[in-house]
Amino acid sequence: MLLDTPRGMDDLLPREMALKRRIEDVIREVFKLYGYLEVETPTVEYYELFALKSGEEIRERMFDFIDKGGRRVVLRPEVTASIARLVASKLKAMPPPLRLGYIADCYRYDEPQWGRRRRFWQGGFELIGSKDPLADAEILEVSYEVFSRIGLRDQYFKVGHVGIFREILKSYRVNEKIQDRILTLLDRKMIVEAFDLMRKNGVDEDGVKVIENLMKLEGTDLRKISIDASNILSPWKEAYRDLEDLCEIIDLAREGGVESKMVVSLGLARGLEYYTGFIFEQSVPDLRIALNGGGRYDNLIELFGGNPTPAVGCAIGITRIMQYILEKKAEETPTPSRPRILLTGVADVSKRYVMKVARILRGMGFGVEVEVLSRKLPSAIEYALKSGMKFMIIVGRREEAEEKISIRDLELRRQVELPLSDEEKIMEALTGVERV
RNA sequence: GCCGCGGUGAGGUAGCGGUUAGCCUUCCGGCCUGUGGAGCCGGAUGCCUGGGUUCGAAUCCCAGCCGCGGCCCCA
Repeated sequence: MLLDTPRGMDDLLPREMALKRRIEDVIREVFKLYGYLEVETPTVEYYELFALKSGEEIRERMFDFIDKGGRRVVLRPEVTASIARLVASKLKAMPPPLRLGYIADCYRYDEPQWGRRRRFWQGGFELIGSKDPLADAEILEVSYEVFSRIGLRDQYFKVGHVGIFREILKSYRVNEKIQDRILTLLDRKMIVEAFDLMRKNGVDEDGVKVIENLMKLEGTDLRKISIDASNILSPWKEAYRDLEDLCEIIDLAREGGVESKMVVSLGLARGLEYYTGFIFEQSVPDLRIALNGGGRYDNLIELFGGNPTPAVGCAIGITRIMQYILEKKAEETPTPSRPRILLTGVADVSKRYVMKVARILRGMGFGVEVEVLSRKLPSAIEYALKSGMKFMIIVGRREEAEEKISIRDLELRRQVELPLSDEEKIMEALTGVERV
C-alpha cells in the first residue's frame, strides 16, 4: 500500500520520462509550426464545467469530490471544456481565429487496461472561430505532422461527419438528445437498436434505408464513396452539403501533405457528445484503439455563455502513444540524457579542488557528474563504463599541486593531462560531448 | 461498475501441502590504497495483504489490493 501508486496512476521512470518529453517536444514544435499558442488550465475544475455537456456515463467516470469549502470539483477528464471556458471568458477579446494548444494530465475513474489509465496526458490543438473546411483540414494536418515526427509512419485516419446523419434525423424532427443516442448506438455497432429507436421517433423506412446504406459506405476510395453517397443523399440537401464539406476537408488535407491512409466512414461516431460536424480518429494498424481523436464542436462555446463560435480540434493521447512505443517499438525508445563525463578525485585530493574543477567544466557547458561515493579508481572506472560515460576527469594530489586535470577518454583509452586554465585544449580533449 | 486470468528478492523465473524456497540478471563488499567492462570469492533483498482450512500453507479456501485481458466507455 505504502509503496503502491493509486490504481491506474503511474510513476514515470527516467526512460518513460525521456519518451514523454520527446513526444511533448514534437507537439510543441508543431504548435510553433502552425501558430498554436500554448495555454495551461487547472487540473481541478468545477464539476459543472464537465457535467454540462456529458451524460450520466461520463459523470460517473470522473474523479469527483467536495473540497474543504464545500465546492464540488473534479479532476479534469479532458481539456476541451476548459478551452471553451477560456474562450467564452478571458479570451473573449482576442481577435479570431484563436489557435490554442495544451499538454495536460487528465483523469478518469475507469478500470485500467491496455491504453487506459486513470491518469494520462493529452496534447491538444484547438482552432477556434472558423467554420471553413481549411480549419478542419489543418487539424488533420497537425495530427499527421505530430505522428510523422514521432516516427509512427504507418499511421492512418478514420474520418466521418456526424452532420450527415444529424441532418437526416433532423428532417424527421428527431431532437438532439435522441440524435445523440442514435449516433452512440451506431458507433457501438448496435444497428438494430439504433434503427428501432429511429422508427420510434418518426423516421420512416426511407430514412432508415438511407442511413443503413450510408453505413455500408466505408473505405479509402473517396471518389467512389462520395458518388455513391451523393446518389443516396440527393433528397437531403443539408446532409448532402455536409458530405461535400467532408470531401473538401479530405481534399484540402491531402493537398496540405497528409499522405497517410484515410478511411472514410460515414457511420463513424464518437463518444463525446459535443461534436457537430467533421470527426476523425487516428491510429496505427496493430491497435484497436485510437491514439488521437477530434472533430468539430460548433456549439460548445456558446453553451458556456460565449458568443456563438465554431471550433475544431483534437486531443492526442500521449500516454497511449508512449505505451505503444514502449511495448511495440522498444528499439525507438530514447534513453534519458545524462552527462558523459565523470569527475573523480583520487587519494587525498582536496574536496575543494574537485568542486573547483567541476565548476569550471560546467562553466564551459559540459555536463559533469561528480563521484561522491569515494570509490577507488578502478571501481570508479568500472562504474563510469557501466554508466555510459565517455570521459573521466581524474584529479589527485599531483593534478591539484599543478592546477591541472587528467582527462581520460574511455573509448580510446587515452589520457592527457592539461592545465585547468587551458580551456581551448580542454574543449579539444572533450570533443564528442554535447554541451548544455 | 461488471466478468475472466494472474501476483515468488530490484528485474526475469522454478517450486504448486512438509524444500535450508532454487536459478539467471542486478546490487554491495573483498582480491585491487592512482587506471578498464573481466575473473574468482563472499554477501544482501522475496512467497501481494488480511483472514480461514490443516499437525504443517508460497502451495488449498474466502475477501481485499495490484496487474493483465474482456464488457462498457474512451485518448
